[in-house]
Formats: sequence, structure tokens, C-alpha cells
Amino acid sequence: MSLQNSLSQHIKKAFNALYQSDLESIEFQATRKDFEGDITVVTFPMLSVVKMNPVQLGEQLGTYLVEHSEDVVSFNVVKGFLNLVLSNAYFMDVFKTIHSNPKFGFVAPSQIDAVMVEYSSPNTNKPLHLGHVRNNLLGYSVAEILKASGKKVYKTQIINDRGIHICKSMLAWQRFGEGQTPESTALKGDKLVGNFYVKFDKEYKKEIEALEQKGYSTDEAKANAPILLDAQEMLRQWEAGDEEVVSLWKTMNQWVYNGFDVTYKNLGVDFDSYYYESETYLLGKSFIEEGLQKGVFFKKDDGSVWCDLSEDGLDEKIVLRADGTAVYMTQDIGTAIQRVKDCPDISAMVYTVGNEQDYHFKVLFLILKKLGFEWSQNLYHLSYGMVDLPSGKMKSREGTVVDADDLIAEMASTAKLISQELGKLDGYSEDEKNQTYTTIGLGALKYFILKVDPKKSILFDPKASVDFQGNTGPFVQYTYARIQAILRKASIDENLISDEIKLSDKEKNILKQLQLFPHTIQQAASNYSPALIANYTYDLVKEFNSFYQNISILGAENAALMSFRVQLCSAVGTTIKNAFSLLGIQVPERM
RNA sequence: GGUCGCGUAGCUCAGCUGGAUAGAGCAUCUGCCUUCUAAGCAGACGGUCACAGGUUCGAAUCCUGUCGCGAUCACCA
Repeated sequence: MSLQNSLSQHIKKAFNALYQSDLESIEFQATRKDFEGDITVVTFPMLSVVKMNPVQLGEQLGTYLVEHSEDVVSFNVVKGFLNLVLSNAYFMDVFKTIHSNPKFGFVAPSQIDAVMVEYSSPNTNKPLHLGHVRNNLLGYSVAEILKASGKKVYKTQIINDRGIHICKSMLAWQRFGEGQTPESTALKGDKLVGNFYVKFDKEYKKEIEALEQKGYSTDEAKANAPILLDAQEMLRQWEAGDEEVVSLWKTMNQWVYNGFDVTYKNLGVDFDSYYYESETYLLGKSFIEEGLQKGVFFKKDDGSVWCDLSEDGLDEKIVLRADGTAVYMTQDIGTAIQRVKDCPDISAMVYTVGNEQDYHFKVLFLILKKLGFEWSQNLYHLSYGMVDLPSGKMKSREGTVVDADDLIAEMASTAKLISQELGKLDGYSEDEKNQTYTTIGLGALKYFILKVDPKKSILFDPKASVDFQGNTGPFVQYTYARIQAILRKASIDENLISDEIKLSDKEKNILKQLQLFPHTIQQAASNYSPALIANYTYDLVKEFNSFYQNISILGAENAALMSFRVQLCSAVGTTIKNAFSLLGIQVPERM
């Protein structure tokens, strides 16, 4: 039973005995640093039940708790705040619980309660950039957090592998590629294909200009540029199943997938399944017919099918074109239903998609609800803000995108630079060093992105790069590495923990923070917010560093105290490692 | 224009279901490496929580309005 539960019971009992009234719930909070005490009961809300002076109420409750609860040693009252001082024994118990459980805070996954998390969802015509990095890190981390909170999780993505934009790079390759392949150019497949997408755009612009000089208006020129018409023709051929086009499409997509795989691996994210738009874009159509019969949709005179959402404060939304072809919405309806069919145990789905699609998902979830799917109640759009650069937005056509692979490499080399300056890794092998630089660089990048609230946009300054001091990934990693150094040097009798040890305030603070971990995981899971985990870890590390700097750990006055301190280090290290695993960040043994 | 989101220190961000004197880091300044790793620690400086009302014992937090920034409102995805 948690402390709050047991205290609640005592307080309720006391309240009943003293005032013959019942309390619904009791509000606790951590005691502020400037007051004496470990946990605080807020007594203001109780005043509405019994009309009396808050100080007097606090005094009476405090006296009762000291008499009746073993954990409470003393108390003080400040206005409506009852500050309780907890016993040394209580903290030793907390320590034993945490120390004996290397997975403290993690809940064993239930096989019934499964969640599908979709993230990444790239286009197959260009490499991944900084925006995708945020998407991937968020999706992966949320999936890990959900797992830790006791859910079974399927990670998946929907790959946008069809459409005019794909045909553009295919066409450019046909015309200007001269048979280039990733092998012949030693380029990553996604980079190679991306180059042709850019090439197409250049040619397209040239043709527009040429047409404009012939007297076309800008709009006419855009619509009639021969290369665009050819791309559109190619899309029709693709849809008709033209062998040559389909074969080229397969080849080039495969190049891209191979390239993506490298990026995913470097980023440390993975997937359990893949859905391809080319396979699902027709899927939703069958449900449109069903929706028509149920009266969820209606048909306009031209044959297009719509959903009227005006009663829900939204407008009308098209779900099928007049020519009977699928739109984005159609496909997403189909994909969602297909996923539930594929994995019948899932009760919820999380879509990691940028906030520019807030409206789309609002509509999608509403339509699924109208179609009568129970699980539509448990769909969540993990919406995140843009990643902006100091120069403004990333525009692929203006070449201001920050490429994911370049960024990862740059982070590692920054880590290398700083590390060499400090001379921390002198004497280790090149392999070991490089491994560590990558761990640190990635840690900095991931932490930088994950520590901010998903829904807020991020300002990313590639020049200033990511800081390695203060509230950063490397700061946490560094603390972990120092803890490992202590553990390597310590030879401790595991059984030397004694209740006689008198804990200092700093040690208690660390234990208080450690104790919060399970609660933080649950909260992060219900808010889909890795930022909570990141900030929790930072607080823990700050608390620990303050302790570490001021107290000799290996040279403690006696063996029992030393043993305790080393094991406290070990518990902190384990918690850091566990917390960071939820963010997909590795911790180095030394740095 | 309608809808949604954001607005907290010079900068980047925390602030849980309303609670005590609004917290960190960076930057600036002051101390601390002969002791387990100084990518660190201790401290100083820095705030009209965009603005105005409201709800109540109590508001950065909830409600309404105003302003500013962003997104979205396609038979694109």
C-alpha cells in the first residue's frame, strides 16, 4: 500500500473521529524545499466540510497522525498546509523496495489491452528530415512508455508509396538518370531518389518559364508543362498496372526502403508491421457502401460521396470522388478497420502525425464513430508541432531542410570534438570511442526533441547545434557514467544495509524522487508525453548530483553507510537507464 | 472570415486533477578540480505568467473577451 493511501485512511479516520464528518479525497503534495517536512496535506478543501480555523484543524490532524501512523514522526502547520515529517524507517523501506526491483515502475504487459502506435509514415520520394526525426522519436518513445505502463504495443507505419509525387522522381530518373543506382553512385537509395525528385522540380520550373514566355498565364503554365503531363500519364499507367512502370516503381521504392532502414537503425527505432498506401488506398471503398446504407454518408448528384458533420460543428467532408476513386480519408478509414482486423486484440490506436492534420483526424475519428466502431472512442492523434529553424520553416524546394542522416552524423562529430577537448576517453579503443560519441550525439538530439511538450513547436538551431550542458541528454548520460565508475570501484557487501543508517536530507530527496517513477510512467502514458519522463529524469539527476558532489561515497565513515550509498547510486543508475530506455536513449558506461 | 493550438526571465523550456514566496538550463557575474569523472557543484542577477474581466478561501492553471504568432478550412496526401 502506498504511503498516500495509508495516510489517507488515517486522515479520514481522524476526521471522522474528530468532527463526525467524512472526506471524499485528500490532497497531497511534495513539501516545498523551504519548509520542514517530507509530504504535505492541503487542508483548505476540508474547511468546506467543517467550518473552522485551518491552523487548528492542521494541529489536530497532525497530532492524530503522529499518534496513529508509524511513518509520521512530527509535523508543522503553515496556514492550510500540514507538513509531515516521515520516519527514517519509512525511507529505508522505500529504498529496499526500489533497490530490490531492477524494473521498478514498469508494469508487466497485459495480453488483452493492446495499443497500435503508428509513426514515421514517410513519402517514398525523398530522404527523412528533421521533422520526421521528431515524429519517429515521439512515436517510438510513446510506444515504449505505453509498454512500460502495462500495454501490449504494436508499432506500425503507413507508407505513402503511391501518387503523383512518386511518379515525379520516377520520371526524372527515366529521363536523366542514365541508369544510376545506389550501387553505381554509392548513394543511399533515399538520397538518390530524392535527387531526382529535386531534378524533376527544376525541369518543371524551366518548362513553366518557357511557357510563360510564350504567353501562358502562370496557372496555365503550371497545369500544362509537358513534364507534369507526363508524370500524370505515368500515374495513370501505374494505376492501370503497366508492367514497366510498376517494375520501375518497385525498384525505386526498394532503394528508398533500403535507405530508410539505415536511418531508422541509426535513429534506433523499429516497427512490427508496415502498411502501404498502394495496398490500402482502395480498401476504404467497401466501407463507403456500408456507410451509405446506414445513412452515415450521402451521395451528391455528380456521384461523389460525402459525410455531413455539420451537426458536430464541422462541415461536409468528401469520402469518395465522383469518378469513384479514393481520397485520403477513404484510405484512412479502410486502413483503420483493416488494422483492427489484423490485430483483434487492439483496443486503441495512436496516430503520430503533425498538427497540420488536426482537422483530418478529428473528422476521421468522428466518421469511424458514426460507422459504429466501438474502438473509435480510443483513437488518439498524437499531434506535434513543427520543427522550425531560426531562418524560418524548412522548405525542401529551397534547400533549407535539415537532413536526418546529416544531422545524426553532425551530432556525433560535435560530441567527439567536445569529448576530445575534455580528454575523457583517452586510453580507450577507437571503436569504443566512436561508439560513445554516437551514443552521446544521439542522446543530445533525442533528449533535445523529446523534452519539449509534443504539441509545442520546436526551434532548432543547427549552427548552435545542441547544447551538452544543463538540461540535456549528455548531462544525464554523464551522471550515469560517473555512477558506473563508482560501481566499478566499489566492492560492497550486499547485505550490509542496516536500519541504523541515518539518512541525510539529500539522500531522502533522492529517494522521494525515485519513488515518483511509477507514477510518472503512468502519467506519461496517459498524456502520451515523453517530455514528462525527460523532465523527471532531469530532476532526479539534479538531485543526485547535488548529493554526489557534497558527500564522499566510497570513503564513507563506516562500511554500512558506504554500502548504502553505493547501492543508492546503483538504484539511481538503474532508474536513469530505465527512464532513458523509454526515450530510446542509450547510456554509456563511461564518457 | 470560421475552427483548432500556442503566448511563462534576454534566449530555450518545466510548472501534475486550481494551492505556500512561479522553477530549471543557456547567457552574465562570484566561488569550488591533490579526494569516487569539473560535460559537474554552490551562489548572485534576472518575471506585470500577452492583456482585460469573471468563477472562489486561493488562478500561470478553469470560463469569457481582446491582441499577437502558427496551423487548417481541396474531388492533394
